[in-house]
Amino acid sequence: MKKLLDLLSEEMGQAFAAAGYDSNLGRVTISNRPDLCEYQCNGAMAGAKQYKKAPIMIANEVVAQLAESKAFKEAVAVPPGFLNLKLSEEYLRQFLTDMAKDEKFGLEMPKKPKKVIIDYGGPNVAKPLHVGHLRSAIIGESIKRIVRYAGHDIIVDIHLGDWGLQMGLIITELQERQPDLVYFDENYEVEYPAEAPFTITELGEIYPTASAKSKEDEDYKQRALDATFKLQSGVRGHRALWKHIINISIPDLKKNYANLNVDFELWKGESDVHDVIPGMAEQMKAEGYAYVSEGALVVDVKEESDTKELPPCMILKSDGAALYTTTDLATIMERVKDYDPDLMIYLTDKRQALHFEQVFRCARKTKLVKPQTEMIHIGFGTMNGKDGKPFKTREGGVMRLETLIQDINDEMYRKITDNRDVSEEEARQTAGIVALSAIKYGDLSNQASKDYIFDIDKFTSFEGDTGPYILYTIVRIKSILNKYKEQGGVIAEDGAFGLASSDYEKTLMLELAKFNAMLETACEETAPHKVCAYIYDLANAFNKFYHETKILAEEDETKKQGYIALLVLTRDVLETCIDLLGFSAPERM
RNA sequence: GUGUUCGUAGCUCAGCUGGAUAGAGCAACGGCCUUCUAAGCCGUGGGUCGGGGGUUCGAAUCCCUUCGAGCACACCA
Repeated sequence: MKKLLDLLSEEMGQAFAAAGYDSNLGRVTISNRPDLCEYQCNGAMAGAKQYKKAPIMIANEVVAQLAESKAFKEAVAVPPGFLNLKLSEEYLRQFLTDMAKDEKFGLEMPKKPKKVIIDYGGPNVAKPLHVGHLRSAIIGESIKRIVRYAGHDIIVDIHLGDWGLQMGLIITELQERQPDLVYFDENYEVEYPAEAPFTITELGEIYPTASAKSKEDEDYKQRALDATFKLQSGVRGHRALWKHIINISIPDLKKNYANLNVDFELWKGESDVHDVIPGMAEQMKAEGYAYVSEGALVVDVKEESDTKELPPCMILKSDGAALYTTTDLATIMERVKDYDPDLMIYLTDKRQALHFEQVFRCARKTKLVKPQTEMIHIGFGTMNGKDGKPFKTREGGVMRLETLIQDINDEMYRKITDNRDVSEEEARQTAGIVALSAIKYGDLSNQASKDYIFDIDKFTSFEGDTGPYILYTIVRIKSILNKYKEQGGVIAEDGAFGLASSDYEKTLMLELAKFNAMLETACEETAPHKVCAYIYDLANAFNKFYHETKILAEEDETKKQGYIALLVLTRDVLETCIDLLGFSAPERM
């Protein structure tokens, strides 16, 4: 189904053509002066120079051609040459009727769906999730849902950090604490114990300790590097310990992500490409892309047109070990082999922008990917505290994600039980749903690339432009529809939309009609915040309409049916959108 | 130093493929609940869109310049 603005632009283009002007001038946009009109076209001014004519004259000639228009009930030329337009109520009614019948509310499916791989989450095993992981999970999950809804074939890989120095650090710290473990006994030849010599809680504390020590103690760091090397070269005891770390961590990660309503198809990690790295490096060398520089194997990724210095892409360190870059390249190679994607999306902190530029260029240069394969990096900003500095707990430490979510849940629970009389169970459940909407909407409504202030007070107070406001609107609609059914009303399959009879009603209808265009843009630009902005406008339009209109008390049955159809569509669009953002609405709140 | 992102109301942010009077939310102040959920609605005050120059009939938006802030710049991830 075509977008409303395209339909209107076509009609306007025909009017321009009929008046003897270029039809491309007929581009119709949403009015920025809603007090004057609903839509506008500035083509007369744009064409003034080309036709050496006063814009107002062109505008007048175009207006004359629109006399018979079905789409516009009003078209006026205003100096210096604006075309101010109002949509016909009948045209709008028809548009919404078609939209409501369509499974995707008028969103056109791509002729050739893309195969997309998205890489987000990226948690490290053995490190508890902290607030820094929140954005990746929230934004990534939403982009996945949006791209999938738009009709593309998308696969998600969590891309675990389960290899490299961090694992060496953990093993080193374990050895420090429990030097007598059989895993460190080189003469131990029988099978290792099935039970891990640590718990998830200990694990969560071991890494920060080890990391801190390695920064102060050169000898300790050396041992960690050594342990990393042993792990990567396949020393039995180290591998066995590593396996324990993975086995303990993954269920914990799954649980935490499930709480956020986030899930992944693939749980691959950096370790999965370990075996293909030597071959990849050899090939890059053999094909003449990679050479040894200062002892390390590198690939130049500078280009003629560069205005900046771009360091070469390092494939192997001088000690022969792999790096972050190496695993990312090998992962690209494997993904191409396994899935042959058209597009690969990476979602990480924006500080990694240079890294991905190097990786992408290197992958292209060494022909790991086909020339037409797209690779994009979406870098998101830092989550800062109210002081504008990276978010910390009151004590100054890194806040665990679980703690943060629990705090917000508790605050929501307190508010819910303050306001209404509800059962403990329902209150807890609702609190969870509302809290998630607060966290996710709070994040997604900001542009991903910008840093944003994570203000707990703001998020738990849910007035204004917040997730709970959106949920509240949905709950209101559901409540009215339920009452309607209780009164014996039947909600028709194909809603019988009416002609807008008030400004509030028309504004709501116009807002609904924007859905397909909005979603197309949000998908193209991988911009969940556009969905947020849209549902905020839609919820606003609905609440205004609600306050001005007695819905169930309406005596004119046809009119009432029209209202009901409008409510149903508003609810469906809102619920579809919040699902794309990764949260849901309760029945009551 | 090089590159990069950004600077819009007291605070947090939209708007940026150029259009008319720059918008929200929070905070402040004032209204609206015997009537479909007041987590809502209506209203008031609040701005040299960092500064300067340019392109244009028209600039928060494009270009140049300048000031300020964040971030990144081969053997961490």
